[in-house]
Amino acid sequence: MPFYKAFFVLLSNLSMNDKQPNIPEVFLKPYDPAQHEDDLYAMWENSGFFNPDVCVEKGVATPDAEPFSIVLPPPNVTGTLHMGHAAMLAIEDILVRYNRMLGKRTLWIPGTDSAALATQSKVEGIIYKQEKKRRDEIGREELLKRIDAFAEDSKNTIINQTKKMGASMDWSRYAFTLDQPRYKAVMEAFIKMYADGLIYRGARSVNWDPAMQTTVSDDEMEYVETNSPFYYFKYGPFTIGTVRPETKFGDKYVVMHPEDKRYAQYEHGQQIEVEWINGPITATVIKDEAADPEMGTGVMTITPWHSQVDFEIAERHGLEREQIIDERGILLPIAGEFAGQHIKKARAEIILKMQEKGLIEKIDETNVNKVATNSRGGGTIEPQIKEQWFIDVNKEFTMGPSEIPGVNQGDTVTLKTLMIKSVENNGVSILPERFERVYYNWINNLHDWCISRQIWYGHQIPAWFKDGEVKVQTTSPGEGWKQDPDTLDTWFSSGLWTMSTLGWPEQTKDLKTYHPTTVLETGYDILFFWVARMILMSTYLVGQVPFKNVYLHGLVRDEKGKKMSKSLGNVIDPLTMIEKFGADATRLSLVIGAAPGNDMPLSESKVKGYKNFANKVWNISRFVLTHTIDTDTTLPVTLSSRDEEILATLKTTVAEVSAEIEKFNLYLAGEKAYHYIWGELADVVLEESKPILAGEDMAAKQARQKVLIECLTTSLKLLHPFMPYVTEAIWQELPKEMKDSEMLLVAKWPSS
RNA sequence: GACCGAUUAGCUCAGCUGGUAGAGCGCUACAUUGACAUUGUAGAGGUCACAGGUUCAAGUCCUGUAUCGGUCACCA
Repeated sequence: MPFYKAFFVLLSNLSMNDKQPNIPEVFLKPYDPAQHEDDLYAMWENSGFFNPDVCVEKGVATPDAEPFSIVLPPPNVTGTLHMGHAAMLAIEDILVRYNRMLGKRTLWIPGTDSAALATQSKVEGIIYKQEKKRRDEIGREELLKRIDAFAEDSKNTIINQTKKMGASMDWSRYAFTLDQPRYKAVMEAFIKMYADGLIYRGARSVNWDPAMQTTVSDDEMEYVETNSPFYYFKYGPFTIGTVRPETKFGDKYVVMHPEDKRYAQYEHGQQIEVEWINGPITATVIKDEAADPEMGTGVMTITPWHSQVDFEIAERHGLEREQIIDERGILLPIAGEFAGQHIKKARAEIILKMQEKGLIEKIDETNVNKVATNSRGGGTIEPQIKEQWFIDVNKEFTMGPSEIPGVNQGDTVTLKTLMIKSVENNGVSILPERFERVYYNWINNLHDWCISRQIWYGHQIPAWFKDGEVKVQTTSPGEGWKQDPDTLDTWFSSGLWTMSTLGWPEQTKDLKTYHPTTVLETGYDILFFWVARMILMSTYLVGQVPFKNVYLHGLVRDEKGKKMSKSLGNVIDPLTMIEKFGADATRLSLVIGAAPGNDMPLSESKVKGYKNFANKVWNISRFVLTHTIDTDTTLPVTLSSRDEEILATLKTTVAEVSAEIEKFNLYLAGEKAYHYIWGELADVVLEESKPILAGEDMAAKQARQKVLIECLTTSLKLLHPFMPYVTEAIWQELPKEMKDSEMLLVAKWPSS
């Protein structure tokens, strides 16, 4: 502390002590979040009130009170808290604290996610760095042990950081996507879907990551703009273009649009001899609408094994397909003299050879395309045809018992129709509404979901093979059966999250009480990954929507609206903000000015501003206490018309704040509470009360004291969901007769 | 290419179903040992992207244009 500041603190302490010997000493200094937050959290946690069962037991909620439930979007177990998490926690905690204060049986379930692919690759990376060993050399069992240890180790980091934000979650119900109850749910779901024919195994074109040796789902792909030369090759009478000459060895089909007049002379199925990379081959003409006449020359050759689109063309016409590149990115014998080379090295040599053979017409060096990469930290995606497990989203089946609006038992449905109808009929409402259209759009373009992953960390697929036979069950069918080594896509288990955290497949009391959950709050970036998958799983497995409301928050950006990134150096760390300005200020700055679905600009000065507000509330409390502490507030008083007016304004504010929270307009609710407290209570009411409190009219003074106490306690309640720490810290210092509950955490939300 | 947004004060953004523009930060002036040196009071600053239309009345509804952004698909 700078000298002059210490001087002022000393000075004010002296004068204060003289003037107000009776108010709690803690108020004599500015509010210091660091001094209170951890203790308050411990107090709350130890009280047990985060658990709705305890609230019922202790009479804070009635046994038949309306339930309110949220499951936490589980952060990665190996991650650390970032501003996105902080925003999510702030929003959810506001909803939870508000509803708890309303007396609902309020449950917020915490958990962490294994983030299978990301975690395994992280640990593999560490091991390789330290021991120069790859996963095959370590072995499945040992690697899993190491990953588990790593996850267990870092688990507490994210949990403790979550607590720092003041999140009032029921830790007794903590769930991990790979723990035993969740394992049961995953097995049950897989086996049921397989029995119903919704899960199948088949050879399909999949996104293969040669670096991490696994498939990844469509959604996990990230397209990176890359400069890739575009080559025009002579292919018999045609000119074909490609950025990937290394896949072209086996191309023996030449495809053009059936309506393309330039190629009207060629007939579908016609065979042509062409000179190609490793000598002459017989090409077959295929007419297919997938060929875009506008693109290049309008003619292409196809490589079904290494391209999704080509695979589909090959399927349509029953064409042969051949593997050119192996799982590690090495060229196979079909590449002739290039066999055994890695594709990255081979490309240049292939081009050289084709140049010598005069097969190159031209090269466009400036071409830019988007290269598919694995967003989970892997490499460039190489499509391959592989035996994988899929969820069929278009297969019709007969609906079982259903509580989904617009879907009845016995209806013929598909997973797609279930996903659409849940939202269409408002079983699930998405906020902001515009995302409903985005959601439909996505579902209408949805392909079967590839759910198998060639990694070890995750739920191993309960399928067993022997002599070409397949059995789906959790335990070995007997001698000689080998379990599928693959694991399930992490979103498969995440899709079950609302149910599995509540005990499904057991018919638990939690499941009956809290499912469907009330709200799912998450970032709009995982609407498809996760939100859609939960709707799929829940509607199909239990005939219920997983949640009634979806609240999508935006991305936290810097003050200029730029994405926070390490390379830009504009990352604001929530823990640093908590340390500097307190959790309350951090929360408020993430909520006010952040409409659902909109990105949230954040700057340090904004957080700082709300720290000032916390201190303002602190000082308001000091003022009110100073002037009321020695008064018997139980005495009856007669309110002046101005007193009545002050209370009426307070009530209006309560009504407005409540209404905005109910509508999930937290940014408006927070702002209204803020403006009332600072602009009205502090600037107007307190100021005008000074002469009354100092005056001779005892009746007027006592009436105003009572009004001020009412304003203070109600304001603390209003603000509690937004700024739980400072409000509770003040509450704890209030004399007993001023409050209706020992803890503000479970005080009754004011009526309006 | 399809879809979804955005365009309002110097900056970042609110403004719900149409009724003479709001917040925070910043800026200016003044005040201040005051509950609050983390404060208060007052103030400057906007033809609400542009062009049409509906209406007694349009940031607000409709049509179009421009610019910016996002998502998805394609990229042979």
